Amino acid sequence: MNNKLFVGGLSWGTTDKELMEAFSPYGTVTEAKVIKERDSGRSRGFGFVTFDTEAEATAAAEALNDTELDGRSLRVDFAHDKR
DNA sequence: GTTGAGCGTT
Repeated sequence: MNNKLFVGGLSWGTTDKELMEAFSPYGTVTEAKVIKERDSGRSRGFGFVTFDTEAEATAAAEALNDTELDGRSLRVDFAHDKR
């Protein structure tokens, strides 16, 4: 499953809904979430977006990578199984 | 009330 996308460079106020709104038009988003502090709930500034297919994920990554969202430079790439 | 490369939780 290579449809997981790592999304970084998000603003502190950006949420999972914003990611969904930004990645939905590029394909079917099965999972869109912004990672936040588990203890305080503050945004970590990055998130994960999973598409229905790898082709959609690639298209979205190439489309939104190095672009701008919420006033911040977006950094989209394929997610790893943990670094 | 802060920060700015990275890779999550159920």
